[in-house]
Amino acid sequence: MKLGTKGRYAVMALVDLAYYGQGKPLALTEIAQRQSLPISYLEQLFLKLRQKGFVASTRGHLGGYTLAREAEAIRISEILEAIGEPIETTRCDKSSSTGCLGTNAKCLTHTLWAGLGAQMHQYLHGISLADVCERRVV
Amino acid sequence: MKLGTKGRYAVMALVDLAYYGQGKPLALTEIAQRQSLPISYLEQLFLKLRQKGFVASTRGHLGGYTLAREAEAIRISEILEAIGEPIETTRCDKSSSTGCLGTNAKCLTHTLWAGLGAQMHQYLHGISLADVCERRVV
DNA sequence: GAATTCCCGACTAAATTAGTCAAGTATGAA
DNA sequence: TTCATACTTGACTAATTTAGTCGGGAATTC
Repeated sequence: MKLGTKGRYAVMALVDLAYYGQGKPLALTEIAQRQSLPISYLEQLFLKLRQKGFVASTRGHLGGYTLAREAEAIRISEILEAIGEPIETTRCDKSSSTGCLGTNAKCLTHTLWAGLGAQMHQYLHGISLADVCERRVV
Repeated sequence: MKLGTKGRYAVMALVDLAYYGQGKPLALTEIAQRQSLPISYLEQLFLKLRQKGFVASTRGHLGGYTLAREAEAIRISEILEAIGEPIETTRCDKSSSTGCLGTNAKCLTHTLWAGLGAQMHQYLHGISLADVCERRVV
């Protein structure tokens, strides 16, 4: 049960962008250097983040990325989902009527895992980019 | 951020053992069949569970495994740790004084991930095998 | 027109996962 | 005793995922 670099880097970079970029575009190279992240990897991540509407890009000299939404309105859970690092605690919830629903003894654990997932999602949904920047995280 | 089969299977098997085995040894083949789990994989897991003192084994005919502790006293978090599926949300907490502690702007996200890990651990520590068996999980 | 920066797809080495397989040891029942 | 059952253990492996790299292109500004 570990958090991969994709999700970690994406959040680090967006926090950096919210923290240091005040309306003005920040170049990816700058973010990458400050956070010690591989730039070509970051490019991949920001491609998705732009397509999903989290950031906007400016090309050319003095270009870079800006937040497309208010930092207060971006939840950590959204970022992880957008980047392709979803929270998967169960395996049998393929929305088919067949398969376990935690109703029989065989799948007593279903509700356990579902509860864990809900717990995680609730936590990450309750925290915004702005919260992280302003150290309002417990 | 996904839960692997190791942790899932281990908990499923222990719940089965607590649920169906009333003091008497349950053979691994029986558990494996009921839960549709690969038996040779379960063997690996029970090796660790025995070494860590969660189950006791009886060899030979009519042998099998029994819980070595009360089902009320076994926390889900312990099982995951014993089996080698720990909760890892951070990467820079190698207990060295060097490295990030969430104190500088570079690692603003540290407390975020640490908080997530704490949240997960708290949830899984608050639930025992007996809770799962008796459907006391929210 | 040159430098900078984003854009995008293809590729890959290494690690992890999710097991299998084979050979043994201990025990109880017939 | 002998046989079937069941745990014990280590070695091995195919497939997937992770964590990136690489190369070329397109837009923008100085």
